[in-house]
Amino acid sequence: MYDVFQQYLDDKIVLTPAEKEKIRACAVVKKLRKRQYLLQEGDVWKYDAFITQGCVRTYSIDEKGIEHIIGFAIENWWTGDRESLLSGKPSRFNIDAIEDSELVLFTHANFEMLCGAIPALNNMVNQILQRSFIAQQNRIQAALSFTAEEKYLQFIDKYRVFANRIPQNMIASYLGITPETLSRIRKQTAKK
Amino acid sequence: MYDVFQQYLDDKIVLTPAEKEKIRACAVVKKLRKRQYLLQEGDVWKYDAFITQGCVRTYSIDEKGIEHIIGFAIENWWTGDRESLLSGKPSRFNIDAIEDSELVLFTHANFEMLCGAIPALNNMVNQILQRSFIAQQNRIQAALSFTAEEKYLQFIDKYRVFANRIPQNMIASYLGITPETLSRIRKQTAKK
DNA sequence: GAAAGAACTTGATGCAGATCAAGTGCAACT
DNA sequence: AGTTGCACTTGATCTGCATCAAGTTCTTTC
Repeated sequence: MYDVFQQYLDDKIVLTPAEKEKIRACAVVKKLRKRQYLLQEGDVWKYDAFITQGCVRTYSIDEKGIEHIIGFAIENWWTGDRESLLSGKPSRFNIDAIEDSELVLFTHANFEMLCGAIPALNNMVNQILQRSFIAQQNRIQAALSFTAEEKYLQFIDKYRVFANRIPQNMIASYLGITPETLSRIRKQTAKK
Repeated sequence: MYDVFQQYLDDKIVLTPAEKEKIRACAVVKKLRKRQYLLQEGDVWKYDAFITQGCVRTYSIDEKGIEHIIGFAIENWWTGDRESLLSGKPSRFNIDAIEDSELVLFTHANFEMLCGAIPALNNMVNQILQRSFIAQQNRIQAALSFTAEEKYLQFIDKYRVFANRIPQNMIASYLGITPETLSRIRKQTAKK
């Protein structure tokens, strides 16, 4: 399903046929079964990964063995661990598939090369980073200011696309609350 | 104190005298008194701002009138509201000085122009953004996984430079706890 | 299609941290 | 030097959410 990625690029930037071909030549398509790892804690992450189909989550596991979900990504989003990528250190995170999924992978070295050669691509990547930064800032603000219920309602509102595909216990983890609390919140809010 | 900014640039990238001059020509030095606003909620932020001296905070105010501190910045850091900058919408944040401070301001249009003309500068900016992204991700993880005490200890450890300059009530707000709780945590941990 | 295992719900109980309240100490302004 | 106001502390009480426990239902697997 490289087409999905090609379509994504076409929506964002204009490329010459030669540039398209150059990018395609670096891409590797990868399939993931539900629950399969894309990245395991301790491994070094060296890619740029675009999801063409499906849904993945990034999470850490604390000393008590509890999973904390840092983020979700679905088709037309990027995923990976920037910290490990930049530092070259083993990742503190896991990434695995919530559904059977398909991705397009670039080794980071290749991707850097492509960005160097194709300014439009480089700009696109920077824009994405800017937006991710803003999204994270908003999440921090929500975590500081909101109650469990407010955080859930904001999540549903903002990420309607996710809400039906992702199990509630994972949404709870993402919001920093327990599955029990989320269940009760849903019961409450359904009444209204 | 433009020198501080020049020094910062020299530490990070190599520039020709002509480039240095070009950058300098766009810079505006601005002083802020303690408690003075750099940005007020509702205004549109249009700058890139580098702190040469002092300390500022970025915060929002909720419906109950409670301040939630999103971030701090001291000399040799950048500050501003990327969301307002990119979207052109009024800012939801305030930025004000914790100490008397001095900054170097660029209008974003000028700064973009400089980045377009000077690839090394553009790269530097991207690197900074990458690092901020990673720092935010870690903060989200901490907020999800840690108790109040753990968050405080991690903060002290990670931002020792800040810890002595920033009032405790602001640190508490940054960590998402009350000043009373922070006071008690400090009492506890001092014993050990 | 039976069995095992996730995902979700519901109830009872506990506790970390919030809230409310009443100070003390200290720096800034007149 | 006195006053105002902010930063910080300490104690008493309250509460939102976690934890523990025991089900029910839905999904995967062989």
